[in-house]
Amino acid sequence: MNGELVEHEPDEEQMVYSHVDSEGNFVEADDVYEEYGGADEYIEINGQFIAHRPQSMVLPRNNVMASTSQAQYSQIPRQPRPISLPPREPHVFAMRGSNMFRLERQQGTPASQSGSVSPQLQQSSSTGELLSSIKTEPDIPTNGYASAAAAEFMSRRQELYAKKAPGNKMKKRSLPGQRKPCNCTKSMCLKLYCDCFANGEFCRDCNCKDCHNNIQYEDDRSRAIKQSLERNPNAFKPKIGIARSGNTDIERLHQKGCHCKKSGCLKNYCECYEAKVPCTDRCKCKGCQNTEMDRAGKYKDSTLRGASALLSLANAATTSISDSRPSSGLSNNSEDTDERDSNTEKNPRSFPWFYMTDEVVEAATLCMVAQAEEALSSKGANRQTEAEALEQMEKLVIREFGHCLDQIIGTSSSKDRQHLERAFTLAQEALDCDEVPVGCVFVRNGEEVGYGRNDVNRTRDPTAHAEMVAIRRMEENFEDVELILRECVLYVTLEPCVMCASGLYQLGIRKMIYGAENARFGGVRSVGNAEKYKMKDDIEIVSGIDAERSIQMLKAFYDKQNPFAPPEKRKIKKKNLDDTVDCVVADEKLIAKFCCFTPNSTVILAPKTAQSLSNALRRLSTTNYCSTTPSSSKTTPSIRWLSSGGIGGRGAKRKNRDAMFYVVSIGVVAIGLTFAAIPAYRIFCEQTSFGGLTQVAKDFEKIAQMKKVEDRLIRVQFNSDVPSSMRWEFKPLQHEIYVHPGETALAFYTARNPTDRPIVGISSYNLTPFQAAYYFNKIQCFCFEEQILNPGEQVDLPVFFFIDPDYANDPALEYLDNILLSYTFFEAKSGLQLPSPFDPNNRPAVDLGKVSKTVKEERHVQPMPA
DNA sequence: GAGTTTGAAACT
DNA sequence: CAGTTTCAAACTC
Repeated sequence: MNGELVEHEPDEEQMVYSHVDSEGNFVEADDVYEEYGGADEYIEINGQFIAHRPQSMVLPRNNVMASTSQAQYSQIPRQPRPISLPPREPHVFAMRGSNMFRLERQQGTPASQSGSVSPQLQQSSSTGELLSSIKTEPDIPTNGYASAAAAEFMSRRQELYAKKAPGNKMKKRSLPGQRKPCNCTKSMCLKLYCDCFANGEFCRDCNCKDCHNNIQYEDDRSRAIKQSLERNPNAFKPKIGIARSGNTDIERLHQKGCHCKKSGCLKNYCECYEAKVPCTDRCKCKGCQNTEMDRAGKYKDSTLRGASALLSLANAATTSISDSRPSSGLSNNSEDTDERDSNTEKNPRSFPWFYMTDEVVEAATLCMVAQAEEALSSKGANRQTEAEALEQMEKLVIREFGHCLDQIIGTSSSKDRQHLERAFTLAQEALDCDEVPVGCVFVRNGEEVGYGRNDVNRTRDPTAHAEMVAIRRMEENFEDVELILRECVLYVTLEPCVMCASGLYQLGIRKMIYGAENARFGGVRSVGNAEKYKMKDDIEIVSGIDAERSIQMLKAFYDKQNPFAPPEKRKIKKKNLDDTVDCVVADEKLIAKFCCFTPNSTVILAPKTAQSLSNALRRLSTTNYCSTTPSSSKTTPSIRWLSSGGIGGRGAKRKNRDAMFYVVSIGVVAIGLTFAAIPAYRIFCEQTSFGGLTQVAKDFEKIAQMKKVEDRLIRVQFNSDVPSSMRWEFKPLQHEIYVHPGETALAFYTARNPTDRPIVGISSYNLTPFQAAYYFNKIQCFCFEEQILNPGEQVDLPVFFFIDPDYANDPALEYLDNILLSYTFFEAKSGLQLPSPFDPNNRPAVDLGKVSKTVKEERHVQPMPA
């Protein structure tokens, strides 16, 4: 049994730290769950309803990402509907410490096609034995369930719900655990009357008429959402929230309260009753009989309630089997010291995770039932009293529970450990090759089907990340990679970046287990998540496994410095320069990159200018006036120009030199200004947002800490354009996004090159109104660099942005809640030389209106490259 | 399945 | 905020 379990206090350990809020605090999983939609299935145990989570615990961990696009509205909380039957689909359960949660629907349903045991379990001898012991009727088809009885039960349920009413058009009904179809007739499913709409979902398989709650009516839906939010900003928040009673008990209560008049709050008309929560003083109901006292009376005989029951069971199980403790799950360190244990306990994020499919849960349950039956049957033989027999039975059941958990935990962790170790080996290989150390493996049914490590530097391919390399390798080996990926688990040492994560979501990866989080570029949780990519089907995500090891590898890489890293972009500070220095010509790269002014009026010039200046000075100067000194840079010498004392010399000859010197200086400054003009203008525009240029966000710490302004919701619309000469198809993937100031958002454009030649595109952008551009910050954008598209290639181009919280404080923007972001893609042509305006052949004729055809034809214009 | 009851949402 | 209307779910037969 796992060590952590033994030491848990049931009442204190009801919380699972699975989320970090905007202030960096851990938030209880239940809190988070309610915040993001609440459970929509509940299991009743002794009158207490335990959330049975059909959705993933894959929740946005970092409030850095929390925008509210249309797609995300579809993820907005749903009203809980208590359903007492277990779901049909197999699910993955996760255990963290003493808490057990269902994580999410496992894609691909019954894992086993041939018998009662999932392939994962078949590989486990111990669990296999466990299952074989309960497989009592091997000849009866079990359809993937652990027992024939379970299969039969499920089958009957299906029949029951699929029963068609004779002579009538069958109305679509929901299976327990599934979303309920709506029956709206008049609201077009665009009002909160419609449950689908209220739950933030599209209507699917509903009985509604003239439904507009679907992708075809995206605009209408978007308007309706906005309208609902204007009316009530909490319209899409869950009605049933969490309140604490004392230190331990967690209760769900209706936030707004009901207003029932006739039902006595004892029918499902009452929202409180329907949600199985007592009415509170927030309710305005009349003749209410749904008070806490009423409910307590109903369940007065219960000794164990709710989550406490489960936790007590789990803890009892741990204490009954205290002698077998596997090493801490996925931990790399086999020597688990006491100190480590105590730390682990203090930091719930470091708890190991374990996984159970529905089949395993079912099997474990049946094992416990078998134990109970055995205990009862032995009652007579041992001549026990009723109480003694029950006590004995309880002990045996609990012990069996512990055994089951022990076997499951031991098995799943060692497998995961093995695959992750392989990923780290690949990462080490990358590190040895001077690549960013990231490695990954794709595992299907316990077998490695793909592997990869970062190969960016060698291939000069910025997309050659470990995951992409692995997928490309898989494409060579398998015909239908997408099909395989849907059944794959990815083990990777570092959180996949936005690109890889987005791709993996698109390809339908089933599960990801990764080491360190990638706070700046991580596309799984750090800066992106499934919702952001408009992915409705959650995938299972486990992070922070061997994070420290992953980080150490990255540190090792950056410590030895990346030989392929681009040139230093930071401005070089003047060091040890004489006060008398007027002008410094620095190295070429710096000049090329930063043609701008430094605080002391030091002019940094373009390389050719610098060379000219250097030559001129050589011609002019004597050793008294100019000297060359070795630069701090090893590659390019800089020239130090001494002015003090040397200039303003002695005699006519020196005066002439001075005059020439000043003339040259003015010329140099003028040329410098010319070179500096374009970047300076750009810097000016960026700083002032003149012309709608937006800001580029670089202070990631500030972004992580900024707080969103709840009472302002800004509509950001997206526009795209391509000139007629550019043959790309370029458009935004969403027309608009609603975002609060201080909240990050991710939008996508899509570009396709339908031609049969590669085209390099470069985009320009513009934001209107200009005043808003000052507050519009791009964290990452495809416009930052050129994009190349091969023939027929299509890519999604991300824009990751946020609106500065100060937007809400700007009086000029008080009534401005609409922003339009426009992009235009131009074709970038290397080697293209624009016609020189100084070439007499290119000068227009005097009368512009009467330019002769011959003159036009004779103009010397460089042909455009094909 | 048709009709009725109910209370939340929407509207005035 | 209160009263009325609209709406879809819950309920009854």
